[in-house]
Amino acid sequence: MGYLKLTPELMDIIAERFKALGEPARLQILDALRGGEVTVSELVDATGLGQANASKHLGLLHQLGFVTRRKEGLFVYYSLADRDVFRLCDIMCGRLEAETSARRKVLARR
Amino acid sequence: MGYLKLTPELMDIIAERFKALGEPARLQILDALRGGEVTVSELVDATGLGQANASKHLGLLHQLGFVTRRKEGLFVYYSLADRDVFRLCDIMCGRLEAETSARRKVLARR
DNA sequence: CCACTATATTACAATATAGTATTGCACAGT
DNA sequence: ACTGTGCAATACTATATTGTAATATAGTGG
Repeated sequence: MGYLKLTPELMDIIAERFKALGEPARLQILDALRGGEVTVSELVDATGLGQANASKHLGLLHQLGFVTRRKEGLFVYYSLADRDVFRLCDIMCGRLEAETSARRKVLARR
Repeated sequence: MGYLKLTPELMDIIAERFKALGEPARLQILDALRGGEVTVSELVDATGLGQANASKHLGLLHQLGFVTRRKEGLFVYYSLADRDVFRLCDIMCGRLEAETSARRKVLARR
């Protein structure tokens, strides 16, 4: 089946998104948002990140459309824009498994 | 449907993979490998990257299991380990489209 | 208006990464 | 063996990114 053609500009944009996911702290944040809306403070507690740091990561994730914000009084509630992130992670995990089992086979064949 | 649970170590590993894709030069390389096996020189020509640079990126992609190598005489032929990369890119593109059309709607509603 | 809280922003130090120039190495042809 | 070629490895510079400390902003309650 035909995958999309990747123009240079599109590749830049896509790379930018992948790079955003290429950081454990941000994956942690996204994972913490699994259950639904969470405030920044809750996120800080859940992830162990510093407040400023978490805020910065959240800013990036928001800018790239991975999360949505909703301000209510003093609090800002973040939530996942969609579940794509987890689909992406699952594909990566599938790769890992394939990789690992292939390696196991090589080792077993001695 | 249940997505995989992400342990901290798994997140590190996944982040490492995403980070590898988070670089236009590497996406370019992977894209150039779409058609099948390609030598490093051909890749250098196709992408415009310097030889050393391309080689370094290829080394990383190989280490992370995105590409396979095959040496034949003087040449090293690289090829895609699988088509997952393009599935991942397609999901990202889907996100972009959704994002863009949402933005268009916001603009149209003035 | 003042104190307090939640979040964002800025400035900065430490680290990581990309690109490049150079060198090393393996192989092929002569 | 000698030479040239294709690729990898190393060393280095320039730039980007992370995390954090300090400060700013915005809202809330007294």
